[in-house]
Amino acid sequence: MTEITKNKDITESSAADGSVDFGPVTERFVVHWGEMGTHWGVNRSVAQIHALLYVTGEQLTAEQISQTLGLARSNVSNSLKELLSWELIRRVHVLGDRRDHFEAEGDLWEMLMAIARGRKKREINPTLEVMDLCVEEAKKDQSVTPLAQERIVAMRDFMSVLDGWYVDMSSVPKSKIFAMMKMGKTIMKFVGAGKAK
Amino acid sequence: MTEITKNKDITESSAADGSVDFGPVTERFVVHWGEMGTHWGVNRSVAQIHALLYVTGEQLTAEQISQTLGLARSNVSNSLKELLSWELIRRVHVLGDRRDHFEAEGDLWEMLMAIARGRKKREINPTLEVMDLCVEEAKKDQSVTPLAQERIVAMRDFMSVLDGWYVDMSSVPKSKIFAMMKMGKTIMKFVGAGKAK
DNA sequence: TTACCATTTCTGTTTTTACAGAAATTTGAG
DNA sequence: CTCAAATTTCTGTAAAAACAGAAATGGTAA
Repeated sequence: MTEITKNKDITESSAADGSVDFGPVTERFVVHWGEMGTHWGVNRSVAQIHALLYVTGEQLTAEQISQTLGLARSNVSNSLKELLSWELIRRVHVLGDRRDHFEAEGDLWEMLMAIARGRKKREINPTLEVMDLCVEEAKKDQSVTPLAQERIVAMRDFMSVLDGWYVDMSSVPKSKIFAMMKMGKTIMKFVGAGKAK
Repeated sequence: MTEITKNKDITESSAADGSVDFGPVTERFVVHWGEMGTHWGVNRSVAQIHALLYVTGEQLTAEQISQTLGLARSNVSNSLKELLSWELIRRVHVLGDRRDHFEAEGDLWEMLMAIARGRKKREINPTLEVMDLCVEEAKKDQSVTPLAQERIVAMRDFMSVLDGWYVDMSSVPKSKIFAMMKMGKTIMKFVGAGKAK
């Protein structure tokens, strides 16, 4: 038990124990990413591991990750499972090594889309179902005031529109999306529609 | 785990204690919204209070909210402060009543924009700063591998593009945004750019 | 100015979540 | 098939967040 209490000093060059090269810059990146995670409902370990795999671009074993970030091996195992389920990392095999290695998706657009897919599946779709159900029930239930009913319907419809837009856009190739974004509001010249409100 | 063990039974009509009309539909809406909050880094009380104010559309006092949702008065006070800081609710005054009343932003687009503004200010902007700093340091630091350097730069640039796009779009009127979304991928006909990948 | 009602701030408790370490299981080389 | 390495699952603990109730502050009306 020679380890320091937490997150042991990771600002060191790679050592014989299998931990990974880790300068102050990389550390800052990883730590900040972990911090961000907590503000978006992602736990710190998961976010840090993802950041480490992304920023190094290397194929690491669970053990290496555990050593590098100072996390328990079991914690790393569960976090990797989580990241795999989001399709944010891949399992890869290295010739002559029995252990699993992991690498992060390197394309940031793919990464963003993976997150969007995951959020939609886990949270948006179930919420849409609940909204539909609420709309259904609200019609029958006399105790729901007209205003409340109106607002529930508005929420359901609003979410449907956003969701539909996402579904449409998710099949458009990255390059076109970027081209559109670079255009900024110029793209709005092409939509005839309304003026204000 | 049948849940609903807490939050005392709120499926009752308004009572003399000042709590608010609250049918099973409204309850479901509020409870689900609270649950969603926890998955997005928003605490349950805050999300529930926001949902209650939105769905009823009424102007409620802190006391009423406290009674209706079964939360401590102090908790409600802090949660309202949080919601005010996000500009998701407003303080309003009712003639002849000394107490503060609160109402939610009813326009869902405005609500979404308020959330976007808040997230940008609290999380995106600081993250962009850290990314810039990392890019800066990475150039000087020899221990940062070329690949790591490349990835840090890519992340910074990617976030800048998304952020810039948001800034552009945030000044476009709601109706135009909706018109564009309704067009779906048809809008992409207008961008010349690339083919794939 | 006083007295009271409303609100906020503070402090301690409860609940939840994250995490470590041990035990169990799986996997694959020989 | 056997054994050991690797991984996952399980269980208890530690850390963090949410929350309640009490105390303090602020603000308004008489």
